[in-house]
Parts: sequence; structure tokens; C-alpha cells
Amino acid sequence: MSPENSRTRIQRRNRRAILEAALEVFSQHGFRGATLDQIAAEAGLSKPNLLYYFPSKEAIHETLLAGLMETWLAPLRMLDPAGDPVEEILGYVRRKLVLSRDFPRESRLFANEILQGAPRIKPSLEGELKALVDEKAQVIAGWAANGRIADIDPYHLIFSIWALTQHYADFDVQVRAVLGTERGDPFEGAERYLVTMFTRLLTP
Amino acid sequence: MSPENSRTRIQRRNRRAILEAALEVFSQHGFRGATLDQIAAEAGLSKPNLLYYFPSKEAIHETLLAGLMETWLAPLRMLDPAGDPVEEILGYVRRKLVLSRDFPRESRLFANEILQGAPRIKPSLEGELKALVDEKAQVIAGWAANGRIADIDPYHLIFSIWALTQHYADFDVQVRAVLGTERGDPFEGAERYLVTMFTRLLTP
DNA sequence: AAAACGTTTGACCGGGCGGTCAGGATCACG
DNA sequence: CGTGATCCTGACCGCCCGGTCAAACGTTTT
Repeated sequence: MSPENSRTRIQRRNRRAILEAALEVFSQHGFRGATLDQIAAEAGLSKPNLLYYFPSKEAIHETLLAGLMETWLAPLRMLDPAGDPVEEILGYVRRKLVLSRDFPRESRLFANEILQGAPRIKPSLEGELKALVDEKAQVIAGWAANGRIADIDPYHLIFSIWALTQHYADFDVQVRAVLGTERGDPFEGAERYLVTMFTRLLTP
Repeated sequence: MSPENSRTRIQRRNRRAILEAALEVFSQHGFRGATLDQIAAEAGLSKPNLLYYFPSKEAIHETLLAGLMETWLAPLRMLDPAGDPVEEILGYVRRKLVLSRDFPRESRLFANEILQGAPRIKPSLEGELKALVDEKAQVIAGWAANGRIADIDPYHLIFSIWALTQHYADFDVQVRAVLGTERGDPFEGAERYLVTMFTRLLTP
């Protein structure tokens, strides 16, 4: 019996509402800047009721981060060593950009955690994340060595994909302020630009 | 008589210490997550003494942001329409990367403000920043139209320079966690990578 | 219907928050 | 040295923070 099944309807509904509200607040103000009252108000619950579902502020934050890490790694996991090198990397770029467009709050939550020195997920970064990046970096290095893509540092290539895609979620306000209202959806322009950029960079 | 001259030695020393300490604390925890006690302790002053030099927490934060905006825009201002296009853009990339390496706390302070929706500097973004980017984007668009650089969206080109350089300051912890301790200084690798990337992207 | 269980709340707690204030210490300068 | 301006501090304020608890309210089960 999964923990999801062992909960009543009400529990599922309220836990969802709390995590949704907490995501909104934590992603905007960071852990210390967020307050339980704010989260409770956003979720439409009283503060004591909120603490009936989660034992502490920490616990809510940890639950959010834990769920996030997998979503975060998934697009890189899908990079297929057997696929066409340029298309595989472009696919990864597109998947990350879609994540930024559809889950900007999750991206900002993650950014906040890293900005604060990653006190709660440093082990994950040095463990899971590093392992996965090491693995995929070797795949990319192999492609470069075989001349199937241009010669490039695979680690910084991956960093640049993170930086470029997350920028459109984390710095959304700035991007929109600079582009103004007319110049169309930032994400459409971003996709065209990124495909062009990485194609020129990688094509041997 | 400038305000700098109208202050005593002690005032200059203590205001410096406060702003330095506040930069440390605000850049790590954001505005709401930072506390005056923390800043006072970091600066080696008592809290009431801190409030003798600045009227409020807000005022300290505003002073930091105001000083920051100019430093931030300067590297783009220096982009010379009369220079060699590729070299001009590479120079801009290098200047921004140096800023990330030498002033990571300033970069994180800025990132925190944007993440929170830029409540205090939105006017600056829509005014000064937008104006400067519009101006330089036209310069770059001109270069592209004349075939002196490859055809590219100038706005997203500028965004990509911001994203890539700031990433190494803002996400420093993550970059170092992935690279491990041996693989050398991230910033040296970053410079080589970015020069290669933008050269391939821009050379017609 | 009533026992049993799950859910919600108002009142409350100690502590830390941003900020104030009266007065004491220290300094620059005649 | 004196004295006025500048600098600094301990004690304090009202408020909001994360969290607790007993009691009341709903719902489900028997």
C-alpha cells in the first residue's frame, strides 16, 4: 500500500494545496524569507491546520526539494548515447527549456537554494548530480573524440545549457522588462536562438 | 562639497563596514531572510549603532542596489560600435565574466532581487537597462545586417551572455560540486569555453 | 444513534524581529 | 583644558515568527 493510497481524500487535497502554496512563497522569498502564515493564507488554511499536515516549515521545504531533484535530472538522463549527437543535445536543450517555461517556480525554488549555498541539497549535488553529469560528459567527450560533434568541453557545455535555459525562468522579470510587451513570447525567441546557437557550436 | 568629503573618517569606515557586511548577508539570504542583528554582528557593530548610520534595513539594501546598477551596466556601455564586431562582443563576455569572478556577492544580490520579482529595481530595468540594451542591440543587428557577424537575434545574444557569465557566480556551489576539487578553477575553463562558443557562433 | 476517528480552530508561548531612546563615551578643535 | 559635536550602547517596545495544545467540529463506521 503506497503512502498515496493510505491517505484520505481530504489529506491528499490539503497536502497538495499546502505544497502548491509553499512552492509559490518559497520560490519568491527563499526559505528564511517565507513565513508559515503566508503559506497558510495562500493555501486557504489556518496555520495550526497547516502544521497538522506537516510537522514543520523545514519539512514542507524538504518535501518540495526532494520531489524537485528527480524532475531536474530527468531530461539529462534521457540523453541517449546511441542517438544522433547533435539531435540528442538539442533535445536536451529543448526539454530543459520546456521545464523552464512550464515550471518556473520550481526553477526559482532551486535557484534560491543554490544561491543560499545549497545547505539542504549539497549532498545531492555532489552525489547524484555529479555522477550523472560525469556519465553524460563522457558520452559527449566520446562524440567529440570521434569527430561526430565539434571539439568542446563537455562539462561547460552542460553548464551552458543549464545557465541558458534556467535564465528564462529565474530572470523572467528582467527578460520581459528588456523585451517590452510587443516583442513576442520570450520562450519562442529563446528556442529559435538556442537551437541556432548549439547547432553552430556543435556541428563539426 | 561631495557627500563623501562631508563625512568623518569614522563615518566612512563604519558605512563601508556596514555595506560590506550587508552585501554578505543580503546576497546569501535575500532581503527578507537577512536580519539586522546578523549584519551588525558581521560588521562588528551594535544594532543601534548600525541604525545610527542608516535609517532602516530598507535603506541599506537600497544603497547597495543603487551602487550596483552602474557597475552592472558599465561592461555593456563599453561595447564600441566602431570596433571589430567579434572582438567587441568577446570583450563584453570577458568583462562580464571578470565581474562574476571578482564580485560574486554583488551578482547574487542582484539575482536575489530579480528572483523576488525585482520589486525595488523594476523601474531601472524598464528604464536605464532597456534603453541601453535597445541601443546596443541595434549596433549588433547592424553588424549582422552588414555580414560582419553571423545572423543572430541580438537580444537573446545579450541574454545568453548574461546567463552564461552570471551562472558561474550565482551557481558557484553547484558548478564546484559537479566539477569536484581536481578539475581546476571553474573560471579558467569557463573563459576558454565561452570564447570558443561565441567565436563559433558569431564568425560569419 | 453513538462511538471512533479524522480534521479544524482560537488562544497561547517563548523568542527573535525591526526600530527607538536617553544618556554615556569619545572625539575634534579652540 | 574645556566644550560642543559626534559616536556608541543597554534597555526597551510592539509585533510577528515557528510551533503547541486542548477543545470543538465533521465524517465514517458499527
